[in-house]
Amino acid sequence: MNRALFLCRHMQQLGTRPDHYTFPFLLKACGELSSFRRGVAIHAVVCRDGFDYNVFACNALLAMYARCGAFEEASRVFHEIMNKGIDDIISWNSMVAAHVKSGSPQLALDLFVKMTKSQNDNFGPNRSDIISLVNVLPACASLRAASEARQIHCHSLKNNLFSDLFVGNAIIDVYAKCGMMDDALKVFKTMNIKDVVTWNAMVTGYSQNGYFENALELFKEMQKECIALNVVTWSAVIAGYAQRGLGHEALGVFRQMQHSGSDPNAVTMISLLSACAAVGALSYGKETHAHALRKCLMRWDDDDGEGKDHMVQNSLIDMYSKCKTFNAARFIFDSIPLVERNVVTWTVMIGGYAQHGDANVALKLFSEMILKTSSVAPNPFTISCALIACARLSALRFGRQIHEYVIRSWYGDGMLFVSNCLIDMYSKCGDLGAAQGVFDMMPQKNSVSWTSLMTGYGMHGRGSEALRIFEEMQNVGLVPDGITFLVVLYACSHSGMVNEGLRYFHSMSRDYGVDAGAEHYACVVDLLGRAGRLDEAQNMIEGMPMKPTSVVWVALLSACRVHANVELAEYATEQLLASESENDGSYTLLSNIYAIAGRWRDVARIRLLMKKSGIKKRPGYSWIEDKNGHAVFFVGDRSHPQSRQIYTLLANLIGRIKAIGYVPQTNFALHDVDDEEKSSLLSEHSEKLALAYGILTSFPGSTIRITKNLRICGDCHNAITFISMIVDHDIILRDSSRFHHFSKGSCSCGGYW
DNA sequence: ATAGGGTTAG
Repeated sequence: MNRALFLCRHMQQLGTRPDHYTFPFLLKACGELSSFRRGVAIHAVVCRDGFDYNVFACNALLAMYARCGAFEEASRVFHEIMNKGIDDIISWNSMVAAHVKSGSPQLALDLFVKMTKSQNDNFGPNRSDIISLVNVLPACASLRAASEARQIHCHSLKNNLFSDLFVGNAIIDVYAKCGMMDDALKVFKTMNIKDVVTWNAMVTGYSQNGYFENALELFKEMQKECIALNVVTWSAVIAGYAQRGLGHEALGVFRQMQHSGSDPNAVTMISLLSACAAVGALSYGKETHAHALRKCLMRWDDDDGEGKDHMVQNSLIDMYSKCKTFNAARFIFDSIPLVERNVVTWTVMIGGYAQHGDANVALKLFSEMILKTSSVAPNPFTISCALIACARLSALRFGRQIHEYVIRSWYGDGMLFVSNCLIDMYSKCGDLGAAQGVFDMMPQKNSVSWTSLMTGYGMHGRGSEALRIFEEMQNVGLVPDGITFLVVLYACSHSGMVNEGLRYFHSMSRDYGVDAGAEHYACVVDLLGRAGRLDEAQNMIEGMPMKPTSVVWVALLSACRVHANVELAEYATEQLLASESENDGSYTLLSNIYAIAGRWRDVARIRLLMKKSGIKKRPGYSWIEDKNGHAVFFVGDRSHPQSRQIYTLLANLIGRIKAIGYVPQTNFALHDVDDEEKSSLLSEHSEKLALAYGILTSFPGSTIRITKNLRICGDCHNAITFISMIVDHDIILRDSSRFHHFSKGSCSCGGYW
């Protein structure tokens, strides 16, 4: 191409001017080189020499600008052609193609309709008319314009254009994208000549409309019929498995592909990485990374554009994050220059930290994205990830700011997803009223919206309201699924609604056809256990149609702690250890149960066992939002600058509640510590410190919100109940299990925790 | 001129 332009300059130097035969070749060269600058120079020569009245030269200019991505210039040339009245079908086709490429399918379709009207049924099976259809059909596909697609299909049959392979393929694709697989199949069957594109369009159509079985069937048929599979076929099947979380199957197909002789490209790498991410297969992910580096597949050559996208890097960041390998993920993220990071680059990194890493880092990156980049704006995915981080951190203030940002933006269909995240964020930050407010304002809701709200009420111990939402949800015609029932059972459990819970449990398979999984049994065991009906809980486990999972035993064990049943706890622990799951909490729970029963020798034995096997108790900590972000407290923590005032206030409070009946329960002393020496520091538990800090730094009458990573300790629960009698604050505490609203001497949990 | 790819919620 460069050589072509060079020859032209040489020709001009020799005194020969290019004419309307030469210009199209020159402009084609510019287009293929994406050389806008040289294209503009040639445009000037075209005008100077009066060739701007020649349709060949003008069409070539239009196509050149479109290929260079200069759509405004392309449009200007098109209008000049129209004004001069020299337009032909090629001009129209080029302009339709330009609109499709510029991401304006509606303009492309409008223009096509205008063109068919001006041509007055003057169509035939010639090359230009075929290209018109093949240009406009993808526009219909991306608009999901089913009726227009059908009209174009009829038009192609009427005008004898349908026998063309390209037209047939494009029609299959448009029907598939509109979700009309029956129509696509009919077209597929009538086509006498098919190629690999025809088959691929069907396979991906089935896969993306949720009929993966059919897709695989066709894929097998392709192999049987000896159709030469290409890289698109393989990548599509790998992606199909990956999207369904079947990473190992995807990797298996990749192995087949390697033996088949077709070469993987960047798209294959992306599909493969998403498969690795779905199953957390770090070693395969690393292997894929190495393969991509070796075969230079980190960027792929797009025939247009600058080739500046980093989709492989984005996928790598996602894969490494989901495998919790943050140094690798962050290294790749940091190695992409700021201006080259697109919205997905930011989103995968933020989402990785939000869901699998340090959520604080996610929020820091989100702020950085807003402040540092003017060209990249967060999309609904980014917002959702940031909200997930806020929910995990109970970062109410940050969450509210994001909500305000959302109100100022326009997310279209993405708003449903964002609103559902807002409901979850507000519930988990302890502001149920705001969650309900978001729900009420939603113009469209799906079952996730309803279950998110129910989960919120459940977490806050407002079970009857959760059940009312459940009934309303069915009244609007939504059908409960397994997750819905899990949430219902959870809500009953945390409100002590044992009989209601059991009723729903029994009716779910009988009346709704939803089979109970092990998680549902765990929830019922929890429900019975909290209420002290331990025998029934045990019977429930014995009657399970499947092998009890570790979650079930943990539920029983927690119940044993609340009701101080040592024998059953020992049995549950035995089962738990036999299930070979990594569970640092089970030893701690058992040692606490021994402690409650005063069996100190057993406590010591468990502690020794933990030390020997290298199991460390997760340290408990609490945090609270303040002016500068949030303050974190560990047991006996004296690192805070206001530490002295905190301890003074705490001692004062404890003195005052002792006077009105508070008695420290020393058997909880072990609960929040990982260090033997500190076990006497009952009064210095992290939640008490956070509360004192909250009282110290907030106005009377305001609500204090505390979050703890583990369950609240029994003594702290008792103490805070008393403290809520003598201070002018409502106290909302979120622990790892639920919310506790302390107010005027009582807690919303009613003992169910 | 047609087919394949990465990020989000209960």
